[in-house]
Amino acid sequence: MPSSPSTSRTLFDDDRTGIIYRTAARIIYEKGFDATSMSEIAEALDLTKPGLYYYVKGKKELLYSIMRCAMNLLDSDVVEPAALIADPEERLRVIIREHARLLTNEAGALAILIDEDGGLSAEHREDIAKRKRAYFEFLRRTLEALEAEGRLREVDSTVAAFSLLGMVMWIARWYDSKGRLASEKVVQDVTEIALAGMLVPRSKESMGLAQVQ
Amino acid sequence: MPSSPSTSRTLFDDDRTGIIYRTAARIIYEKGFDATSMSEIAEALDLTKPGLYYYVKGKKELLYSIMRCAMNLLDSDVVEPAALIADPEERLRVIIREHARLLTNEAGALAILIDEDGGLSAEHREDIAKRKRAYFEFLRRTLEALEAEGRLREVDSTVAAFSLLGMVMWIARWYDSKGRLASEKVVQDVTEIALAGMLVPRSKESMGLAQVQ
DNA sequence: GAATATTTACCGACCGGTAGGTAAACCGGT
DNA sequence: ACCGGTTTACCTACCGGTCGGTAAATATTC
Repeated sequence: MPSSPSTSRTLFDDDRTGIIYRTAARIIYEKGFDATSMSEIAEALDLTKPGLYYYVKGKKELLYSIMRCAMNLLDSDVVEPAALIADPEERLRVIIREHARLLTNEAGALAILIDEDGGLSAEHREDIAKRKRAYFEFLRRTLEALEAEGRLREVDSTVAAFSLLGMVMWIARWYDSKGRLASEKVVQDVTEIALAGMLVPRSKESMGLAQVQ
Repeated sequence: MPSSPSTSRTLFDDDRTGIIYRTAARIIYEKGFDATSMSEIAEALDLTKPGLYYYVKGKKELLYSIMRCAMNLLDSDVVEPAALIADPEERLRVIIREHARLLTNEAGALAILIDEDGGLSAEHREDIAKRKRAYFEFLRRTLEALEAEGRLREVDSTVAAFSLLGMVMWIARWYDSKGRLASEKVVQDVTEIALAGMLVPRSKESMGLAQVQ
């Protein structure tokens, strides 16, 4: 069995399994999990079906591995940097910005996380769900910290967290890297909309550089 | 052949086909289109597969019919009322509010519209895509009207429209009618967040009752 | 109003096709 | 000679969809 079939150091390794995960993620993202056959994935890798099965244990395992990699990516690129920031407003901004940035770049793998969890076995699904929940709670706690300082609007923190998540996750569905909009413009705008939707408007005293129109 | 296999007057009729569409929509929404077999749908209706095929022409046709009904619902409950409103801010509020309200009620059928369009034939998919696009453009034009009056933040109207859509559509994924949050509270909060995210803050002159913390 | 004809609403059995998955043979490098 | 990597050939299971048939309701004729 080659290298590490499931540990995946940081995100996608550069070895064969890494390439397999990435390719599979792209195809599954484009066509949907059920609609994608193992033969198709194998063909895209210049392999036959059993050739692919040499590297992966099964279709569900493959999906699970991809999802774990995606969650790792989310943790390392979004949660870890954000967790270092004390100020809740600034932390929120980093979460939104980095998550959005991630989605405009490595859309395929990340987007699978959104849907396609029906393809997992019960235990695997619970595992992924737990990690998703952890991310959600991280976001929600940030909003509650904001609330404690009177800087969050008068909305339920759960509703607010889901609204943010929806706005950001949705990017994967519509953003086209070859389209009119530059990825950084999208990230900027979404971040601004999200922050403005959450924060209670600062009445007069403008500290630091305000978002000028 | 029974009544109207595809015309569907306003939304879901109360006849047999209506019940079939609703049931099928719920199951397909829960399990995904590909993962749902016609036998399962039939079983849920206390029918055998051929019994179900007496009412529907095929699996794809069934999905298409459900989607058309869902789009009709969106048009009649969201677009039509909103189209009557001249003021762009008020119109935007109605769009968000009514769309959110629809999702907290008849989630199953509406949510299918989001994903699952891969199950359609090329022509059917194009037809649904066209109607979706029309809705999106309706939303975007509203934002541009807002922009023309200097009431929209300095963001791209396309990005803004997608962000709104994501936030609202996402409700179908997380809202549980049997959960802690009352549907109207969710609708209210999402509407507030969405509006606040779009509108440039009114500097001084506060008209009407402002949202006080 | 009884007998007949026709439609409605459905079922059991089955077919063609395809997908996930496997066993065993094969091959190239060291 | 061996072992990582790959292929050919195949099995089983299931799914969409059809065919022939049928019990009950409905319409039609006399």
